[in-house]
Amino acid sequence: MDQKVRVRFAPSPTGGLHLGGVRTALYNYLFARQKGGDFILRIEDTDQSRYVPGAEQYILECLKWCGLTPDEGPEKDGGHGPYRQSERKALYSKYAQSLVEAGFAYYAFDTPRDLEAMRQGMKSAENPSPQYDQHTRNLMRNSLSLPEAEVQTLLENGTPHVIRFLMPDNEEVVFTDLIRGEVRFSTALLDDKVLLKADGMPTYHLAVVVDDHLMEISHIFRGEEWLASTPLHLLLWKRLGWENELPRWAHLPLILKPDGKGKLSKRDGERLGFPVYAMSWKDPKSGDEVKGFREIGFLPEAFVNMLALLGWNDGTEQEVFSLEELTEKFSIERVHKAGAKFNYEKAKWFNHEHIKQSPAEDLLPVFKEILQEKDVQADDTRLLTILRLIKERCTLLPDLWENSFFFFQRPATWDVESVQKKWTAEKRQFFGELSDQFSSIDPFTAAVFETSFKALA
RNA sequence: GCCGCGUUGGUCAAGAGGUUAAGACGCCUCCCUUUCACGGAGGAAUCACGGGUUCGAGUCCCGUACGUGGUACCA
Repeated sequence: MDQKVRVRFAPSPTGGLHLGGVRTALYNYLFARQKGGDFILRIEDTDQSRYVPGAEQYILECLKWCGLTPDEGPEKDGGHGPYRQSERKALYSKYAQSLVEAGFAYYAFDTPRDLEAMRQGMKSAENPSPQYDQHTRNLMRNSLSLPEAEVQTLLENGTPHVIRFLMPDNEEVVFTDLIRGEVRFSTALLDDKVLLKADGMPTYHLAVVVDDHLMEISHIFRGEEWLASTPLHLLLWKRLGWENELPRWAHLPLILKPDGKGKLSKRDGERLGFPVYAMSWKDPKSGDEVKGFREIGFLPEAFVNMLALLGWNDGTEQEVFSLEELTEKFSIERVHKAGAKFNYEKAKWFNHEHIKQSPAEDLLPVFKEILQEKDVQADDTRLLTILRLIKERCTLLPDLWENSFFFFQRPATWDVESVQKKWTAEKRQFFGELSDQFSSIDPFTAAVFETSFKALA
């Protein structure tokens, strides 16, 4: 029997949900849906110093807006909760302790200053970032280097300490990444990562492994920035005795800056004039607000479609997909290995296509929302007619208004249907009449009006 | 520095030894249009470099270069 597919999206509540984050959630979601599995949301808030109030709620809203509602999460218990790591704090130390007892981890009493001193002291041109590893751990204050009695005393006195993983001296760790194939690392180059922090909170490394196991996660799809720490995670799975329940890993390529180099960041959006967050995010500390794709006028289906195609395609020429189609056609093996530069023009093209393809009925609610802001009233029949005329010329949702406002400025005695009839009947003559009626409106608007009806005639 | 991952037009990309190397975005030209758009028809533009292997390499191997990630009591 194959294990049930269970995947998770595990963001840190540190700010707005960025393009890359949404795409990670999306790939997880698509895979879960396609395999009849579960999609779980887990909040990774183990770093209290980086916690941002409101971020969790924001993440949830983003997922909902995108149509990627989790099957389990802080809002919906699926029997594997709690789904916030801060609420699972008590769980982790047990596992860390068991690793110490088994000789796979040890206590370390070094202060941040000690660590800094070691790094500064050992730093050289050949080794600019010395690690806490087999070469240095005996120089530090830990339960490996200190006499047992002293360790006991330190522990009993409540001396602040962490638990570090004891990285084997020279083992080869090999695993198969679903996207990259076989990847191998030598533990000789890896360091003794902190597992449990002095405040009793686990680090990411301990928490993911414990939680993924407890939550029975079968597949881990996450950003490429985690590839290098996968050997540690794999070792942890084994040392914790879960070797027979290993998940499958797939490391997703990064989304890069359109120009220059590096990962796409919030700054790039501001600099280049496009959103990087799914929805507007207001930093509670600075009060700065950054607009998101939703507020700029993207349809969630288009946003998700665009994201899906950034690093994946189904091998055909099709580019416009609904969420349902994506669910059906997605395959993790076809995800690219290389990072992709984000292209805002192409993103807008996706939105344009989705607006064009949407039935007027689907666009009606958004349209009415926009009209309400403009304080314009009209009955649905007329609105639908207008939508059918203008939607194909709209790229962003606000264009719905830009391309229709003149309909609401015409004399009240005119209705779309009769104007249309008139136009079809006596094209030329009508236009002259139209011009007179619209003498107060700028020529461009009048012309758009004309073209629109002509398209229909 | 070290380790990992990657490299097809400006961008997203198809391609899994033999192709005129798809398609899309953007750009340019033309058509449609009494103006803007939409739409239509064309066009320019690519296999990072160097060695192999092979009758034959974008596709396989090895180097180099470049990019990118990691190297935290952050995730």
